[in-house]
Amino acid sequence: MKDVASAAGVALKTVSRVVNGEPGVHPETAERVRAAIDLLGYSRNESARVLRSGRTATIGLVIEDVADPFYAGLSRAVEDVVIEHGCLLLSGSSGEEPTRERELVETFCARRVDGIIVVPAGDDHTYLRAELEAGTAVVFADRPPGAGIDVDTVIVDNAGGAARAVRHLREHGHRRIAFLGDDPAIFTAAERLRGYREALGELYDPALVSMRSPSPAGVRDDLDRLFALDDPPTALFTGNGRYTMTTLRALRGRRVPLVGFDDFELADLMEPGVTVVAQDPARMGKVAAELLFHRLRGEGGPAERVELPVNLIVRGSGELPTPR
Amino acid sequence: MKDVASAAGVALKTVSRVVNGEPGVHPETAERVRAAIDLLGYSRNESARVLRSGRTATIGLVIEDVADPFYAGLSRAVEDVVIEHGCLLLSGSSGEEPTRERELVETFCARRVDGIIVVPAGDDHTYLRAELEAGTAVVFADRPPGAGIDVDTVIVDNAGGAARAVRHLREHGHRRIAFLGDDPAIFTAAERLRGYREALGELYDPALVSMRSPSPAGVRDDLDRLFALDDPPTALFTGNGRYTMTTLRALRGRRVPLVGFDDFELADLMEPGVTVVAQDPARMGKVAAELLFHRLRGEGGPAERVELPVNLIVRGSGELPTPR
DNA sequence: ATGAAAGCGCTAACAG
DNA sequence: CTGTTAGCGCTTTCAT
Repeated sequence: MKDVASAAGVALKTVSRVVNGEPGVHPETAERVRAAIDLLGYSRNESARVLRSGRTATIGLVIEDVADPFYAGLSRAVEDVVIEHGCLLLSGSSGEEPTRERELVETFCARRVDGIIVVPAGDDHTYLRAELEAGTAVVFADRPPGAGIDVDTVIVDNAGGAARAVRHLREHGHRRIAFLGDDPAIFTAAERLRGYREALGELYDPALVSMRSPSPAGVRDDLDRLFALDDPPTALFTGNGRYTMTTLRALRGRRVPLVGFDDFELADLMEPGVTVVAQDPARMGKVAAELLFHRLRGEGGPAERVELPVNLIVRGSGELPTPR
Repeated sequence: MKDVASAAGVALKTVSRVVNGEPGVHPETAERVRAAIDLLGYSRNESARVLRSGRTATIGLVIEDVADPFYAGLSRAVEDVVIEHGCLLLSGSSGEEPTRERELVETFCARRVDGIIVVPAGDDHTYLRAELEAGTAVVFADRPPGAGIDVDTVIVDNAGGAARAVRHLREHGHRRIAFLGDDPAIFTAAERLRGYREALGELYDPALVSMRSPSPAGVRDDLDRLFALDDPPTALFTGNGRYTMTTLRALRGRRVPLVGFDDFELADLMEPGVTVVAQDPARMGKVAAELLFHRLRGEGGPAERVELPVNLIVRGSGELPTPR
């Protein structure tokens, strides 16, 4: 900047004004400065700008895993909003490990990001308190923060969606509906279990519930156990996209009535098409990012909790006749 | 840092040493400093560190679209290597727009990232020359840089993979094999066309080639045209994952012999399973990131060009009997 | 409309 | 093993 200034025959501050598009520079002077910038191939050192101004124009995003289509969709939507606001996105995958979640958040904070969007892996977020007081904007997505932390949160209607799936199967005559889902320590899994249970009412039978991380072998074992029951399930409700795919694989073509939570690519091309309760990851990302920038603009108010709707997509698997 | 220093009764530099784990601090002094850090809730200002040291400990990644499973897998692998090296990842999607690619790269450079991994959208990368001279490490992935720019590049054996697919179909008796692929302006598409053509030799017929972006309607039209030919194709070779899925959808269950480039989730559960030439996006990301850190360590030498192998996975669709 | 001076928080270089 | 000094490149504040 100093070099540009002397090349253009102005003071350093004038160059700063031109670079930042600040008013109060004579058009001709500005032109001269721009010429010098081009000539020298100058580009502003953002680190210095950040150090002085305090604004990094950077947003941090912590998710479970970018390689998961759900979070990939969410990431892309967040990224688009972030770029639109002239900021850049630092992102990291926690891999469902609370320690890693915390490390990522703290590293982002050390870099003084303006705001953070977190899909939490753990359930203790008291470590965020200092950052929140320091003015870092935080939005939780997909899952709410742990007790004692009150920040904007965007989730979907997990219980309602699960209930919708169960009602759909009941309307097709099923009374024995199994639920295969993630560990209920994960918020979304617990909520979906709640919706499943409420929609079943007195038909609820804990023997039909199996919750754990969806390994192929584990799901196979669970299905074997379920179908070996005296009163086996006539339909399945799977608790997330990965679970649905693993279950379909374990079923090896057996035509069992099934509704899955989460839509996924090619669900329509399966035979039969897979009926799902779909959520919209891109929508969730967009809403979370916009909420964040809303806060950044200082438009305060108490922490908001947005609940996004889900959507039943009927494709065939949920409407199969009861087996045997 | 100043506050921590006076709280611990030491000089600022000593705090700096402790924070950076530099040797030459008495364990007891270090302990006192750490206590002061905890007490005050101090965390180093990274922007200041960057301004002074010049190292941002940040890597930039430009891809087409995180929401595409191929790039999502690549991103995750890059991220893992980056974190392992104590760095953070700034990422952005170009959406196949050369302008956006360039903007992202330039923005990353303005932030003085230590290195950049680029999946290029355009084919003119002369704008990188200044950055390269300034010492920014750059690695291209999936596609090579345009003319005149010589940097490390990681690609897969596109032509070889396409040839492998064609040979597989020829071994199953096909002589009329259509190719549905992306616009040949995209490097990978052009290479796959080349491999297809070479493997067909005198059987090559331009009437069986259709290259454009894979819109559902476009693919439907192309298939209609191909199957209406006097001498229609008996098998299809699709040029990438998205194309394969779109084609399967357009086929509406018709059992046409098909081999696709790129593996995809649920390819094994289709009826029949989809035979593919698989590449490994995570491997590509890992190799690209490691190449980048190799450069960053100053272990020079001329620009490398790594070509990753592909892998034919036989699942049924490529071995179907010739229709009719 | 332009400029001079101060200083953001840290690390590099050099003393002691 | 510890401390002092300078200054990274910019924005802020205040002056002209």
